[in-house]
Amino acid sequence: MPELPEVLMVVQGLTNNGIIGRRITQTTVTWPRSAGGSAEVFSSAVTGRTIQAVRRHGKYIFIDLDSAGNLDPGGTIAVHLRMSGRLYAAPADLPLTGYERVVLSLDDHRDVRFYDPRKFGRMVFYRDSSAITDRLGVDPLNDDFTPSVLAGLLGGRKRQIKALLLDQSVIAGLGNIYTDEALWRAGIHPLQRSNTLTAGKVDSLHRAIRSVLLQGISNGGTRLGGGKGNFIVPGTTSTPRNQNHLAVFGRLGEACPKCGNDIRRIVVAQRSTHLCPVCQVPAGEIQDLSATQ
DNA sequence: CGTCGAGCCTGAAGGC
DNA sequence: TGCCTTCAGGCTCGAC
Repeated sequence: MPELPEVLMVVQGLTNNGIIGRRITQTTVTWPRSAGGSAEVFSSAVTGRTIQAVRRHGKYIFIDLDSAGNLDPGGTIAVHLRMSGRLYAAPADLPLTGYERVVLSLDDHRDVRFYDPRKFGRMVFYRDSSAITDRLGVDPLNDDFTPSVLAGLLGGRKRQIKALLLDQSVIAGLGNIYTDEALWRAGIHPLQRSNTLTAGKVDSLHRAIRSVLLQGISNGGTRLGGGKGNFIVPGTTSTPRNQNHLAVFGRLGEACPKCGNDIRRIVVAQRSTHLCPVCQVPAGEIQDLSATQ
């Protein structure tokens, strides 16, 4: 689930459910690692505080908390969903599934639940969100993500373009799905070196990144591995539909929507990568295309 | 500086 | 049907 559009939906869901202004009356941690290592440290840091805002940068969600006294500076809960995490508000009497790693009980008989089967995600208290955001690159939906900024990020390095787009310290929010979709839209081969893109291609890539993200949002996010037996998240209202609108990701062997050629799969930056070998023509110096199937 | 492999975890899917 | 293997939307650390 979780790349930028999906994280945005989570933030909107929590905000629309009215958790802002609610006080955390109790904290339950069933997997300490999910809460940063110590259930006690996390619980004592957040219990009693009031939620002031919910926001995000890239794939990180921040639940901002008020100060707990005159000498207390407040803080924020930084949430990263990683592979399988979900974050949502639910009635306190809704039965637990057994996969809730952290539960924040609110003062209106509801919970904020951090549900995460694979335990990769994190929900950690920080005094200041800059501890996280200092290490993150530009958010691609922010106004400061311009074509010239992108050109600067790409031109200074000679990395495989896909590896660079996945690097959260460069651009924060793109994951495997939206990266593949953006590169396809821009007609760029995932292995092309970042500093070999023409100005026109950089502009195309900028537009493609924005448009795949906006499309994902307007389609309610992307869900893969859906189908029977898929777990239902309590409290979820919107249905992700963007998986039905992907051009290349997960479509090995299907026809490219532009040219009709077979979609292929290669491995880039140790990640499964889907592309159209006709529309995404290799340009410049590309290493090792032998992995192409 | 850039790439690679391992590790963190569990459930689903595919092969036999 | 059941067992075993492989794979997965992410990120970090250490090695080369």
